[in-house]
Amino acid sequence: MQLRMTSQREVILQELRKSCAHPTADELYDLVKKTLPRISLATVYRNLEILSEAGIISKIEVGGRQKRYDTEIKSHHHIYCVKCHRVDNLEGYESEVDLQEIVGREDYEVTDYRLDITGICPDCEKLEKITGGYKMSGCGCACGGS
Amino acid sequence: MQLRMTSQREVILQELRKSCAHPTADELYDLVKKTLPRISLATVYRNLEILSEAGIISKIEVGGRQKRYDTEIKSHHHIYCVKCHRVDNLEGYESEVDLQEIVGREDYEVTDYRLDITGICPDCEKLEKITGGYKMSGCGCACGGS
DNA sequence: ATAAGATTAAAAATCATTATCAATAAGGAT
DNA sequence: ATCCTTATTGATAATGATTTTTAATCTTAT
Repeated sequence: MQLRMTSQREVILQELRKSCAHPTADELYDLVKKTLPRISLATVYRNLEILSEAGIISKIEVGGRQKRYDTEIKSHHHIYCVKCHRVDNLEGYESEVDLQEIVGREDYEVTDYRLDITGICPDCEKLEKITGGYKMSGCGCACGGS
Repeated sequence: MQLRMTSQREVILQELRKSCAHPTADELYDLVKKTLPRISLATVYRNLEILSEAGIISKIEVGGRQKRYDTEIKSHHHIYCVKCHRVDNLEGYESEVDLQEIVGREDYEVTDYRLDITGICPDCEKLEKITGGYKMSGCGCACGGS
């Protein structure tokens, strides 16, 4: 059963590819609505699930909140801002995790691993220095504040 | 303001300490109800949050589903079963992540990091070999199927 | 064209968690 | 012990993210 490319699926994928951030389903919904104003949020969720299931995109689950989506399917790690909840890639960082060592020790069949770093992103930190406190939302960065 | 130990708080903490798994709030609720049948689920959530805030227990957010709780507050890593959703500790495994290296590269102020391994736990794998498929719930392990 | 099947929009349902709020329980001062 | 203040509780409602349902619409093969 091969994946049929409907117009909504196409636009969702396009918008995801255009985004430098790792948008959430509802952020993507807002973007897609510009092209397809009648689209439903459920359709966005459904198609993100289908595309993710098909291995075309990947799902990022971090910080116990909204899932984020990524067109990069090659396994890589993320750094997550505890203040604005933005997620950045940890490019260039190649963890030297010995999976076999863990498999042997835990008796688990390891399918994947992920290094999740949490911290405060440069924009939030800058803001903190100025205001000395939290801001309400958005990050002021070029990525659209996600 | 020091933490007052109410009876419900006490029992929640006791049950969490007794458990070898990393129970969820509702699993803990079921355990605590045996001693305090009139306790509310909201009280369990509230106290888990308070205890976690006070640094007495820690909260585990993995797999984008229910949070789990742990009496071990020393930073350590987890391995998560994608089938039965149980969470085990990665004891003995000390990752050699150079946080400074990452800080320098990403300009993030790193507060924490976590190595999350996903896989199939020995019990689920055994079951898979026998039945050739998925099981509905629970793990058959001594930990109470969490 | 037509039937079979997939996909959609909209709405309702679900699931985990948090907030609200009146009632109760602790502590401390008198 | 009694009163006063504040914290905590249980019950329930509300929330936010996501999934399911349903009836309508669109595709594709025949």
